[in-house]
Amino acid sequence: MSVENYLKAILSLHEEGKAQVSTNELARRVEATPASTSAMLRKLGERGWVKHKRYHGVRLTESGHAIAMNILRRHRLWECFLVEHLGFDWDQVHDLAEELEHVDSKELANRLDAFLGFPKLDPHGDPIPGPNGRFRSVAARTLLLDAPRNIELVVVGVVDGRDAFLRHLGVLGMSLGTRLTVRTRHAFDGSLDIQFNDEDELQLVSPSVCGRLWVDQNNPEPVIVFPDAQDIED
Amino acid sequence: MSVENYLKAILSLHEEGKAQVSTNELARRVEATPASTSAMLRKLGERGWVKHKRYHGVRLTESGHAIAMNILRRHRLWECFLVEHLGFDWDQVHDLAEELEHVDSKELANRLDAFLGFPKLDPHGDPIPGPNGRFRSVAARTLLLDAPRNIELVVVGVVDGRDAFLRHLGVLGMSLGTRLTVRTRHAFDGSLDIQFNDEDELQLVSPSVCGRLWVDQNNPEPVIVFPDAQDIED
DNA sequence: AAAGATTTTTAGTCATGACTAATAATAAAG
DNA sequence: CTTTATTATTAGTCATGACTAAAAATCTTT
Repeated sequence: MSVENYLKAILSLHEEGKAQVSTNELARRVEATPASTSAMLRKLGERGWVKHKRYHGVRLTESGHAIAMNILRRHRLWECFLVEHLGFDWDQVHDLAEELEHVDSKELANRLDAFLGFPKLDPHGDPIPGPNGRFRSVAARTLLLDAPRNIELVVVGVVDGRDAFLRHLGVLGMSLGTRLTVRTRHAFDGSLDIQFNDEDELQLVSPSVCGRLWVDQNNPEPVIVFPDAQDIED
Repeated sequence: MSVENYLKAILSLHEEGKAQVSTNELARRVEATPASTSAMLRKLGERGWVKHKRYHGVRLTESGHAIAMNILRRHRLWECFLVEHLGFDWDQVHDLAEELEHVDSKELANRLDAFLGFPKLDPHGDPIPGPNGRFRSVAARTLLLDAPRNIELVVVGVVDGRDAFLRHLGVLGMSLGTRLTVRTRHAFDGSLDIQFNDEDELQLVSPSVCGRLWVDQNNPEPVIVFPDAQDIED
């Protein structure tokens, strides 16, 4: 169970764009000391769920990724259930889902999924992995304003072709084909924190711009690829 | 979490009529060795959840009983959900409910309860404790055939007043006012294992008899009373 | 009431997963 | 290029909850 929490945390850091996860950052995420985290990483490595080169961070292997995606799937399905059927607010459900997700049953997840009508997004707008451990393809061509978080998107069109808008896009460094990922959605004004390509810095984009851009899912496969290198070297 | 399992097991043994639970029997129930069980009983005693006199068995205190009833409540609510909404068979849900029950949230249990329509019985016919930790009063005057298990009932009437039937009741040792508890329901023919008063032996009663007897819940309070004796003595 | 059988408890280990304190490796700065 | 700061790892503990083997208490027989 603790193992699952670590795998899930590593996945979420991968999803935030970090291909290599540092011990300290992971420790912060799971709310443990770096020492505990270090010990856990050794174990995860031994079990083949992460590649861990000492002092150089960690990365999920394919099998570790599959496990983590499964937990994420269960987490987000439960969040849907709690909000849609039990009437919780979307900001109350995280901790409960955190516990429910550890009930490990494919059958349960699949039936819950069906019961919920195979949702693609959870109440926070995060995509829900399907039974195969991959994110479901999102409807083609959504407005950037309505797009899910943490999925790589590509700009495929503009609603408003006026020169002024297109020039403004140029200033933002965007054009057709620009790859980007929604990281944060600011509820009060609808503006978004956007990550471009694989840059690290986030950029705030106004809702008026987001409402005029068509985007599509760039890649239905997990963003992180696993060259599955050699064994752990020291 | 392991603690919860022990408390729940002690409760279920109490419900089966054992006012005092032996270490061996408890060990069998939780699938642990008597040694492990002994250690756990010491801890449960220290925390005030059981009265444990060495070599003389164990009994829930009021606070322990409340905790166990809460777990039982969550267990049975989840079983309802799994069967009624996710389409599981009633004989598949126990193990899943066993895990879900440990998600400890009053709010969650209450909302689930409401979502299910405040059911009185779980899919196995066992009564579901309400938010106050007591079994809900069962509808007055049900046929014994339809009565819930593990609740003390009292015979309040007969459907068929013919001499032959009344004589047969006499042979079985039953009459108006007889206190009894349904322990097992045999699905294939509808016959019941009945425990009379506080006798230990079960008696098989045919469905034709059960279908002609009106029963009512004898006592809405928990069956086991806690004189809450002195501290643990050696 | 003593002998043997049964039940229960203690003693001693082990695995998991957390922690602190101390050490080692890498990265940054002078 | 060496010192310092940061980051990561090891070493040593602790709590939980399981186990086996051995000892103690209770129950059953005779």
